[in-house]
Amino acid sequence: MTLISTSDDPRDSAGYPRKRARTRRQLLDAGIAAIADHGPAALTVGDVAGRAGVATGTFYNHFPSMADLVDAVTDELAGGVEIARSALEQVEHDPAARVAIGTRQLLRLTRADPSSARAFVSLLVTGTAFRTRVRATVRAAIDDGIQSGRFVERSTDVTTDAVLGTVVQWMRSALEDEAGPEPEPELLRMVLVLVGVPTRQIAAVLTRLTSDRATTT
Amino acid sequence: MTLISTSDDPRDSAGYPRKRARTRRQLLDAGIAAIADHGPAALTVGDVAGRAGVATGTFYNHFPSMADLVDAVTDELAGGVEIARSALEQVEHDPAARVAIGTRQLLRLTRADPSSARAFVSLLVTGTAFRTRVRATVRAAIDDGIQSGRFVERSTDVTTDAVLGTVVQWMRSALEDEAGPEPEPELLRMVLVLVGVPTRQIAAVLTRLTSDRATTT
Amino acid sequence: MTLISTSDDPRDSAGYPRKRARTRRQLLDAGIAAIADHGPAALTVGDVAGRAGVATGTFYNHFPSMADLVDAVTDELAGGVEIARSALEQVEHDPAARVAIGTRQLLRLTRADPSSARAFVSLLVTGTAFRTRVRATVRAAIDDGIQSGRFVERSTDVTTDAVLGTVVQWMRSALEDEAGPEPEPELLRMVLVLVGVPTRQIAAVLTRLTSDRATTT
Amino acid sequence: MTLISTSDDPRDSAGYPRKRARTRRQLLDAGIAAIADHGPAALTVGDVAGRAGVATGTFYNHFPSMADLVDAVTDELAGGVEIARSALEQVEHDPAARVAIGTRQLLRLTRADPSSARAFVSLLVTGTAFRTRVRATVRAAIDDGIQSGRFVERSTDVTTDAVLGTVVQWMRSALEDEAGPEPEPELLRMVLVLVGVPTRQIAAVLTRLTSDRATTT
DNA sequence: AATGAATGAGAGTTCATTCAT
DNA sequence: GATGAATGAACTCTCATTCAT
Repeated sequence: MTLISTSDDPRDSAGYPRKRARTRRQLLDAGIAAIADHGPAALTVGDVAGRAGVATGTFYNHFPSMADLVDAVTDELAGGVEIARSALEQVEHDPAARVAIGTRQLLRLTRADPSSARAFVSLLVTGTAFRTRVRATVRAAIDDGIQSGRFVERSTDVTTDAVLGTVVQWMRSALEDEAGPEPEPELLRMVLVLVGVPTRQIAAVLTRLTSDRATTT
Repeated sequence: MTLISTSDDPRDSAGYPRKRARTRRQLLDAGIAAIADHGPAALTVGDVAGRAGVATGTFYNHFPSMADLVDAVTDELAGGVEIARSALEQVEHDPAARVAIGTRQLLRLTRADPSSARAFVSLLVTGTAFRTRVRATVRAAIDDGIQSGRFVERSTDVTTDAVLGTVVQWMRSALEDEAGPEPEPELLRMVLVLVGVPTRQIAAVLTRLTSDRATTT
Repeated sequence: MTLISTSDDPRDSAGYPRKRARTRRQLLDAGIAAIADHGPAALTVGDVAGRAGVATGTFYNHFPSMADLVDAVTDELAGGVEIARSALEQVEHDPAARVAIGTRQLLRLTRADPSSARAFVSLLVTGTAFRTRVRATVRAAIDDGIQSGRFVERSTDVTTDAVLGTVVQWMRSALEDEAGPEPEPELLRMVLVLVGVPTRQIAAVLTRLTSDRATTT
Repeated sequence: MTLISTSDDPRDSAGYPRKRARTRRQLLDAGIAAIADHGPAALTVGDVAGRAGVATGTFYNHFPSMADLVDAVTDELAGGVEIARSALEQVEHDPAARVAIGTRQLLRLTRADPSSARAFVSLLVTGTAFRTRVRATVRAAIDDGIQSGRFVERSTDVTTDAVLGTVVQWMRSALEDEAGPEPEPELLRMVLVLVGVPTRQIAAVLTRLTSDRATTT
């Protein structure tokens, strides 16, 4: 998963992992797992430190308080989304395809890394800051399509909320029901409708997507 | 607002308010207000009792624990949604119109009673039980339309998530930006598209809505 | 000991001790004892609550934090000193005798209630607020004597510090050596010299003191 | 200031500063500054090490624990007082003048090096060991005067406490009010009265002091 | 020696819950 | 029933101390 990268594994010049940086990463990962399980509001330092395999005091060598860890995770995940969008811009020129691919990345993350997906959803529904950044990214993707004339113009605010809400609710449902089906094409089609891709062009976008090596990621 | 009723004001046979029932109601209302402000996870008995104007000990004469109050509020709000749908079934025969009216009720609640709306959103994104019941209600409304042949059939699961997510995200945005515009028609149109009302019929549904006394509520 | 009263033992109209007030008093007394043992800076809530025989949480029903308990004790002890001076003014007209009696009260407190005396010394050498108030009281007593013409005028600041320091250091020495002698007359004479009572009058003041029923207190 | 020397700046045989000794000195100086600011009870290893410009681990290469640093500072300052008295004995034969000069040194220290003065006061009012040694030194100075017949005999215990208390309280007042006046002569006179120098000789002692090159130090 | 990350015991504080009045 | 003081478990945060580098 490149959408949300949590595997820096920093090493110094000699190739040995640097202790301090590694502990920080363990705490961030533990924070993501804990947010996935309890939401960002219910975290305890003891729980996060325990998951990271360090003493509670160690936590405070890296973050002044729990809120700062949550901020760091927020930043990392929101940054991951933004980076993913930038990367997509380099690779794919059709805004409609970009929306579809980005959506698909989230759907796949949900199955491939439920813990990160859970954290993603949890932050999105709870944290104002995180929602604001992700929403802005989605909105930018939609504006792209409108400006290029690819999407029919509508109230961008409403469209953005609709896309965001649709994907998040689907993720919640999928996370609750692990054995559920894979209604990927259905959802992608719906998102493309929402952003304003003309109906008759949707099939083409989706077709190209499935036959494409850009599928990767 | 009939969607979410919080004003039982119970009276005994002689017409006098009954004390115990009134205290319970005060606690429920205080709970809703507190959930609106802090979310269901951050409630404290002291806060709720204080808002209700009673001592903390009194709380426990009505609810065995904080969780039970949250359950009761959940039940009340989810029940309100279900009752609203039933009521709508009596009055309005077109499933598409019912969806539109129900959606409009939520949009109006957002402006008319932001505190209840906030509690609604908060419970929806946090509480599994609440989301399950509301989702089932939305789903039933969509199934209605499909069964009557009014809606084009699609994956109901995905459609349900899309409708729910779209409305909730719009509510969040609206609650964050009190001075925001009123994109009601835009949103209603989008919801009707999502549930599968054929495009050419949407305008008619909306037109009838605005010219109608059923508008009330 | 009326200088520092810690025995309010509040009772309600029916003659029963009131619970809340009694707990508060227990905490104050425990605070005085703890200050006597460790000084105001080293108090712990657990220690004070333990001495008072209550749970740590109970502490916070009465004081927002340790600092507030210390403030309350400071206030009570400083107030006791101020009240003692007022009371003395009613009873004794000679400013020199008032100084001598007040000093003697502190000396006797040291023997009669070492714990309170220790707290008194501890607050005086550590707490700025307490020292300021006690110093002002001492200074007022000296100014009285100067204004009445009974004391030879000198730099009041220096005199005040000298009286205060002399008494406090004597108290410290006495508290360290419980078995020590009772150099009361010697110390009283020295204090009278410091405040500026003419040498030849000192003996008279002291004589009247010992033969007097005003001795009480 | 020779009363409290903190500038050893140790060098090895070749004239180069020795690293270990220099670090130790930095820690001692940092300890004095920290005691001046917070009192000996509130020191933290991190604060002291930080002031000294070394890592916390380094602290433990020089002192087994915080208490040992405080002891070392106590020892150094108390030793400084004792050395000052010895030095004075070599230079000045009149015990009364020695008392006056010693007192004056403290008064001047208060103005010239408030930080050290604050540490001095702080240790004196808090630390039993420090007070005991300083008190013994003062007492010895007074005994000198009595044995030489220069001072009128009184209870030495009471006199010692009076001198110590007077000077310390004056220092506290002076440290609180930096802009305060310089009541040096007044205070010196009072101390000479306290130790028992006959009234008519006091002026002579003070006069000689001000006209003297022994003034230095 | 010096460094600074890790440790874990201990202190402050909050808050759900109980219970005597 | 209503009250609110008391309780104590759970949590956050600090800091002396250790130890690998």
